[in-house]
Amino acid sequence: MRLYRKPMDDINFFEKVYQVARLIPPGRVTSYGAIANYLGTKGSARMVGWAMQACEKAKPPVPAHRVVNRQGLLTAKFHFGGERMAQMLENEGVKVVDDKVKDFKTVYWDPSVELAL
DNA sequence: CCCGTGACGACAT
DNA sequence: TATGTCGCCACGG
Repeated sequence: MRLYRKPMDDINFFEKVYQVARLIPPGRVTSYGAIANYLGTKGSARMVGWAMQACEKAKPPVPAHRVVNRQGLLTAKFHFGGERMAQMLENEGVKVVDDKVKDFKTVYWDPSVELAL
């Protein structure tokens, strides 16, 4: 009995995270915890981040640059390789100051609310 | 199978 | 407000 595909190669927590992340509208950002909460895995925000780590290899690509931490801090920029992330966000209308999202609560997009599950 | 690590979050001090 | 600690779950070694 061999596994035809690894768990991470198909629908799973990672994939769910990607789906939600791709629902984030331009000019908006969300937090790892929000996604985790939406997935029902509240408290496992780390898993969301972990998924994001591999999101780059996911297809279609995931707008991980729209996902920040609870403080609105661009924790992901460190992994994007520079200011590229902030640049993309500002390109969408999201102001970034000191690696943090300006008016975070304003541009904040909560899947549990916006998607009104 | 056990241990360490990690794009986080909430709480305690 | 800032810093420290614990919890959380998945994955690699």
